[in-house]
Amino acid sequence: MKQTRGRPKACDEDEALALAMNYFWEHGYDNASLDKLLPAMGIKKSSFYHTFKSKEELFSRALHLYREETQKEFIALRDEMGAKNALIMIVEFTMQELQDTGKVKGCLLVSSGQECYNKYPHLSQQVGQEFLYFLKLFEETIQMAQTKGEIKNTLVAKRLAGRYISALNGLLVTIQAGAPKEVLDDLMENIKEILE
Amino acid sequence: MKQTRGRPKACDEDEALALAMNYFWEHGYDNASLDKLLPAMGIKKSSFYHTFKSKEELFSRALHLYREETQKEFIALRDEMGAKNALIMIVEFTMQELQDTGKVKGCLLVSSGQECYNKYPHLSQQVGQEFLYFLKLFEETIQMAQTKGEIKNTLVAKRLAGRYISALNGLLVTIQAGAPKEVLDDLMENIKEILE
DNA sequence: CTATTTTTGAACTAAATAGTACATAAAGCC
DNA sequence: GGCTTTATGTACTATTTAGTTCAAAAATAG
Repeated sequence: MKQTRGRPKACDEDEALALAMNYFWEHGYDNASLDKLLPAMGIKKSSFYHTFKSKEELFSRALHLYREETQKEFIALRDEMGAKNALIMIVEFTMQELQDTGKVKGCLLVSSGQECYNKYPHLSQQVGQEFLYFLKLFEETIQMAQTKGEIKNTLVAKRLAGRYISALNGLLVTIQAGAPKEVLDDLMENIKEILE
Repeated sequence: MKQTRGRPKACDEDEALALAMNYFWEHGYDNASLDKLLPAMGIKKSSFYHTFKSKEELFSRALHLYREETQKEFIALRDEMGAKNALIMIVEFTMQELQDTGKVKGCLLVSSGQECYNKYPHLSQQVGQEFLYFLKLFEETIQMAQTKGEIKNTLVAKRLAGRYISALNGLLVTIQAGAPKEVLDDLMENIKEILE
């Protein structure tokens, strides 16, 4: 990278953004105050406002990064273990996380969708857009699984994708509402049935 | 009611609580600042702190009231139109609300579950308790519908109740994530299939 | 070396937050 | 009527919030 004039940046913008994304993911948007967020990002306030325009702008970029990264990871998983298995793996990772840590981070888009719904129309709109990419990715994945015969259900892939993603969101919300384990185990089984 | 000594209350505690519950339902807990909440409740700050211990205590009572009221309304609906129809009606009310207002208020317990999950462990725990009452109510309702033959599915009512409530939550979250109408319509159909 | 450009550190600001203090108002009791 | 008790209105407080200001630091260009 070409070195320009002026004092060189001490902070790595991409790294700071990635750290912010993780902090938002764990704590939500409003609950991630700058006083807590900045130490987590490893930068000081002046550098922050010099690099990012505002907290809202940072969050917007974090949402975008989250979508890109998560999709990249999912595609890697799909390449590795096949379409249907990858879809099932998402559910199993979630249940494993719950068992290991007693909580789930869930999906940044889903929790942001809830948090921004009444308060930040602009962010809420962006959540909607990013969400469509997940729908498309899952549709494409289910299509692959149907073609390979991994999924027998002949319902059009788009509809199955909607059902899958909604069942996944339902599971996450039901976990966070504090439902007992037996209910959650049944929901997991139910999601797998969508993919039969 | 017996009049005690001292200046009589100008505000009706039950009414103020009901108004608070509705405001929380529409705006969430954190987003309902006292400065906005108090006018909505129709009382002044001094009366508020005299009547309710704190904002958290008020919210806790609002959660409780929400559960009681919502269940009462559901049971009335069930008495009026039968178990299965009442379960379907919840979904249709939601879709109608979306069509009429462009938004959904959703379920106070579900959104509070999300909001309190990382921030207010005590409230989060209460959400979990109240949530169990809904599970039980739906289980009982599905049991009724099975007995009457309205629901043919022989899966044990408790499991169907979990699936129903999770599908409902999935629908709400998917709405708030901004999914397109065709996806939502299919989810509605999917919920009805659970009750076949 | 000096001027210019960009980044950073520390202190500050304005607004919003939940909650308090205290005097005053309005009732019953004797 | 005066004393006690309870409710209310006004003003205040301490903390937290996102965001700004401005001088000092650190690099390059000439």
